[in-house]
Amino acid sequence: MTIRWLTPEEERAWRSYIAASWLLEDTIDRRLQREAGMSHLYYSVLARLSDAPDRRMRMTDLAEATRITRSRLTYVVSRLEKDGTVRREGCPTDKRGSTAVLTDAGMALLERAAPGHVETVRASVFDHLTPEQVSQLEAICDRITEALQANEERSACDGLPWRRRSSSA
Amino acid sequence: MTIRWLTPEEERAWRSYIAASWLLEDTIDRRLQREAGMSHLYYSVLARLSDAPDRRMRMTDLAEATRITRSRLTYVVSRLEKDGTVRREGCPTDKRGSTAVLTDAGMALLERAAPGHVETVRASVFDHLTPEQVSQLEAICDRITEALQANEERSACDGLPWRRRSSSA
DNA sequence: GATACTTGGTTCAAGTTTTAAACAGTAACT
DNA sequence: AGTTACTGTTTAAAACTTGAACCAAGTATC
Repeated sequence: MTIRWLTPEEERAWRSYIAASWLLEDTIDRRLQREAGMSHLYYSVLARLSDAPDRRMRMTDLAEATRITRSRLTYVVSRLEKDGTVRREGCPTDKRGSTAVLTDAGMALLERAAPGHVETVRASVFDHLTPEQVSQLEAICDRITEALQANEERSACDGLPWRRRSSSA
Repeated sequence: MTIRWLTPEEERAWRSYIAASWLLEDTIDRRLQREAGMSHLYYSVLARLSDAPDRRMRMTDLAEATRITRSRLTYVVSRLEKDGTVRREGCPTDKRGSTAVLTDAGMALLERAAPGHVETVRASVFDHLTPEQVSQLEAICDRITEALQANEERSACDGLPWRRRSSSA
């Protein structure tokens, strides 16, 4: 089959999207670096933990949730541990396992950094969108995520290390 | 002033957006890595060059266009030069200057990788959106970019190395 | 036309991140 | 018991990023 190139409208939308998403990610990173001393990825690991029951998660689950390799997560968590925002604990039910726990200091940092972070998101995004656009954005992004996840199923274990069924604490 | 948190709708949209954009960037990166041997950033530098008149750009302009520091661009272009996709040339009118030129090999690589790249973008995004959604996406992203650029003006030279007026070939 | 100031771009060294391939220990299955 | 699969870490190498220092060339000032 011959290549289906983007239509002019799609092309414009795509360029818009790339420009915005890179610029936005950059802005967020810079602000978090300044105010929390870490990149968006690291911050999101803390944030994910703060959402988890008891603020703790098994490493593999955390890796899957944040969509990074276990190896990479080991590195990230080590750094966070050095910062004192995360602590590791063994897993009672599975002696191989280890559990990342958000410390009080980690929670405090999150709380200290959250206002600035939200402010960035507001000032960059939501302050300039109508309520309709907000729900449009959600719908569009959900379609994209769906598509990508379906795609992942299909090409499962095709180079993605973290394909696995879930387990729990 | 007290913090204006995100409304539940905004919160949902934001999570959707982050999930989609990270997943998408990841997917694109992986595919380009496989088929072009480079990340999205590097690819986009080549792509930007291919759009430029005569397929050449001054380093500073290229840095500004791709929104990275000159230092970082020097590194990127060195790597691309090693790959043979870019060549450096001195600038006749300004002897300090250097110009990055997309080589034929670079153009060939771009042409070889483009179909797969477009296919990723299609399969991840546009095949699942209505024409209305495509234009909504564009509108939304344009608002975001506007906001971020306005914001940049305000905090100009506040840690951003690449603030500068344009120059040309 | 010498002095300073700015700009374009690179270099350098240090630090951070990412990757992939082992690995050790434990669990699970037969 | 013996394999097989899983968890998470280690390791070594590579890739990337940063910021400061730097040089050379342009620009302005007097």
